[in-house]
Amino acid sequence: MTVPDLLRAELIRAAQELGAPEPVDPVLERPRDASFGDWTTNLAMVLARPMGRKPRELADAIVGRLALHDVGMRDARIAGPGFINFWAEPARVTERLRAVVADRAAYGTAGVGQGRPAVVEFVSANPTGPLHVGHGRQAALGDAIAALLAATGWRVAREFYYNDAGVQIQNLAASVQARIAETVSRPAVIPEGGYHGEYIREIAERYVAEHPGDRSGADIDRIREFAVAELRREQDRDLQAFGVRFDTYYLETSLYTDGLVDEIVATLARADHAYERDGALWLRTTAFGDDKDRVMRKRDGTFTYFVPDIAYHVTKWRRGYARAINVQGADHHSTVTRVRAGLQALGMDIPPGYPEYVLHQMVTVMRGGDEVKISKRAGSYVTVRDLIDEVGRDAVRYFFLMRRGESHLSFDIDLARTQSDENPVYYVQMAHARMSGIFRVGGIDPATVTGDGVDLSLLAAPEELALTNALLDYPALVLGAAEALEPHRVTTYLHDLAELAHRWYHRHHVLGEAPALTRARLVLARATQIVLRNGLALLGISAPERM
RNA sequence: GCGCGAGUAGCUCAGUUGGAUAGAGCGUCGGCCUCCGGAGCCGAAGGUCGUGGGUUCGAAUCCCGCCUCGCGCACCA
Repeated sequence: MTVPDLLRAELIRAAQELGAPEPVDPVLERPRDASFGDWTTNLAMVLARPMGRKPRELADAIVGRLALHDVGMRDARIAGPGFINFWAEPARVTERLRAVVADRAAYGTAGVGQGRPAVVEFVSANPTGPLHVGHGRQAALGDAIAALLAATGWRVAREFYYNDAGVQIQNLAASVQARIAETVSRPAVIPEGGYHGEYIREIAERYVAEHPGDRSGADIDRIREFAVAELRREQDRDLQAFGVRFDTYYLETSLYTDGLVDEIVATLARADHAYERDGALWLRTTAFGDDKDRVMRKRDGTFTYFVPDIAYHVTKWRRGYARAINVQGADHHSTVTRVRAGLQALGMDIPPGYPEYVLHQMVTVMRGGDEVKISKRAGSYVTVRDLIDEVGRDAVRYFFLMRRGESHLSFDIDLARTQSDENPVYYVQMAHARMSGIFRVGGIDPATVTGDGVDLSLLAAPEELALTNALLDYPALVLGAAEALEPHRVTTYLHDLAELAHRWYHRHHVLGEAPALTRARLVLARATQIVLRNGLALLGISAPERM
């Protein structure tokens, strides 16, 4: 049991002895201000009303019944309206560092997922152009969320869904066809809703080169297949450059060829929530919270997009995923109700909250104080590739993960590309490089550092206790970030941790001190290195040994 | 008009699920290099948490109204 766990149990015991109503669940928090100690609880204020007592007086009674020393505390004081503040016994705190250096990469992982399967779907770009910055944010978010779930005991698959069946694909083919026509000196007429980027011209040129039999671009099916294949390859290259790997690629077209779309429509039609009107087949999504009913099958006999969407999510359920998490741009938020409504209407006992959604707001790219809106290849938008080429993969990932998904994100290229202390990603990486530097200079293999026989009570300086406390908070941080599906918490934490590490490094030396003290500090340096590396790994950012 | 999201320092944003004197980065101003790497450290200035009510011991956080911005409101995806 960790120190706060012991204290929590002791608080429960004391409160129950005083006749507190069940259940007692004391919240232990880190106080904002260090002068309020190491831990604080509002237990007395929470219990005051149900127990009919005054908060401070109740706090006094609780403290009087605590065996402080047994749970690693050296003092408890009542403050303000009824807070109970605790000061930990430093040696009991630093003692916990042994577990950090022993667990290494496993430190901060948990088993709450119990090995159950979960699927995280993200990016899922139409193969109609290079990935844009919004996809980049999504790639960083989705990959980190997947890592967080994996770290907390879920068996995670990363999935990319290809909308390779819709109207957009027809527009793509027609756009390429128009550019092919241009190569045989006919004017290009890009269709309405078509694509104007420079990359369309490139694809047209390659098509002509590789299909001498169709120089005029008459074979629209062949053009479509070629263009989709080309763009999928390009997207894959970009994702690879970003360090994102998918376990599965699911093709929308397969839902049709497998007959699943027909099956789903048939089931929905039987399920009492479907009806015919104006020659179309409708689903009564209003029965599940939608603001109006939706068409499933159009008058022309084709399906609307949300039917294959429902079918797709049925496959996730049938493939055994206990959780399905979809990372999408907030401009798709209207699909949430529809997909869930469709799954409920099927009557397959799929939970109402399935799938879960993480929606993120837009990204604006800033340079020199102005918004950047275009790129050479894509024309009307900035690509992920542009960003990666300009500021590097680590900086792009870090910047995309600095903010909550719900916040608009302003990507400052100038800041991201500075190689100085102004750049937060280097600040965190540098802390790791410094810890690594200690071992390098000392000629010590960090993997051999253990707490065995080391007197950790020698770590008594304020900077050492503050750093140790932060390191010990890491597992709870990971749990919270995973539960909330919020990777930015990890980014914020790592920045704070790096600050504590830099401060400690600056004020205290590890090598060249008295041998016992050096050994203790090596354990702290090793633990810091481990947590920085584990945290950066969750974000998909490298932890360099030197910079 | 309806739905979703966001309004916190000059700018970009955090804020531990309701806690104490609201934080960080950038920008501005001022200090620190005989040192395991200065890609670092120390300090200063900077706030009506959009706004008006409400809930309670206690609100940036929860509820209601209003204002501003973004996104979505297709038999497109």
